[in-house]
Amino acid sequence: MILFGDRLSCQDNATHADAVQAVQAQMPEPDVFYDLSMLFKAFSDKTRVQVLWALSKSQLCVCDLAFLLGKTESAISHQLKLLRLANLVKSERQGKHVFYALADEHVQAILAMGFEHVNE
Amino acid sequence: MILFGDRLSCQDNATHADAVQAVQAQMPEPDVFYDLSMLFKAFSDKTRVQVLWALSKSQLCVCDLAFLLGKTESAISHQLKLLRLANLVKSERQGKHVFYALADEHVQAILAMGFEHVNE
DNA sequence: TGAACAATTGAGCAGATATTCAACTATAAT
DNA sequence: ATTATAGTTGAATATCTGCTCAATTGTTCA
Repeated sequence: MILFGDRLSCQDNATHADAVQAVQAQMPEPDVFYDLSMLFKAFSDKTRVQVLWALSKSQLCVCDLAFLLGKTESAISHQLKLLRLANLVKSERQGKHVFYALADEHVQAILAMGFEHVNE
Repeated sequence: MILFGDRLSCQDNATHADAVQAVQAQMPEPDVFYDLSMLFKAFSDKTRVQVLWALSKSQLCVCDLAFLLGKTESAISHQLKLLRLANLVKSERQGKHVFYALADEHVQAILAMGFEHVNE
């Protein structure tokens, strides 16, 4: 398997070519990285991460979230749609209200990991 | 402490008002959520998450990363600057090359958590 | 049925963002 | 010094994104 045959740069890096080759050999499919970036993108907006945090404490309806975060219901609803499409939250209607909850425990784990990093 | 005095919506939700109040009582400062969203934003681009993954396997120079990911050195350098400003990677010049490495072990932990979720 | 509340949706807009391109700095080698 | 390689930077651009606003749907209650 030719790895560096058509390489256009780093032409004198024989010293660390092994490292590059080792990394390349382990590299997952590009789709995996796309999915991964899409997952983290769901956490990359202040409003969405607040929503996810709030739902990690209790299931809540749209107007509860709008009140808690000081946003319009429309804005929250748009973000919840993204989070639903990303399979991070699930919803259930109870009368006039639609209650949202985290889809699984991974979401909380990712949040916790982030908090740990932010708090130095 | 008046919580619902100036509430504009959810006017008949006395049943779950307790939940809302409990969540509000635990809510961190808005700055914390901003920092958290900025952290995850660094992981929210396919190129950046590939860079971080590659650096979790080995420290690499800019042209190595450009080769591995099929991008220009300029594009990689721009993204590395963002990752440096986010304190997720550190750099060190060795002759003509500038080697990059992950700043700390939290980065790898967050990546691993993400992979776990993506792989169902 | 009609009124009120809760939630969703689509269009549109202002701001953010990833990449390209060209110019530039830094180091090494001849 | 000159040349070549490695890396950075700023401007420009095309795309994306988060919110607002208005209209609409779904549910409850009178």
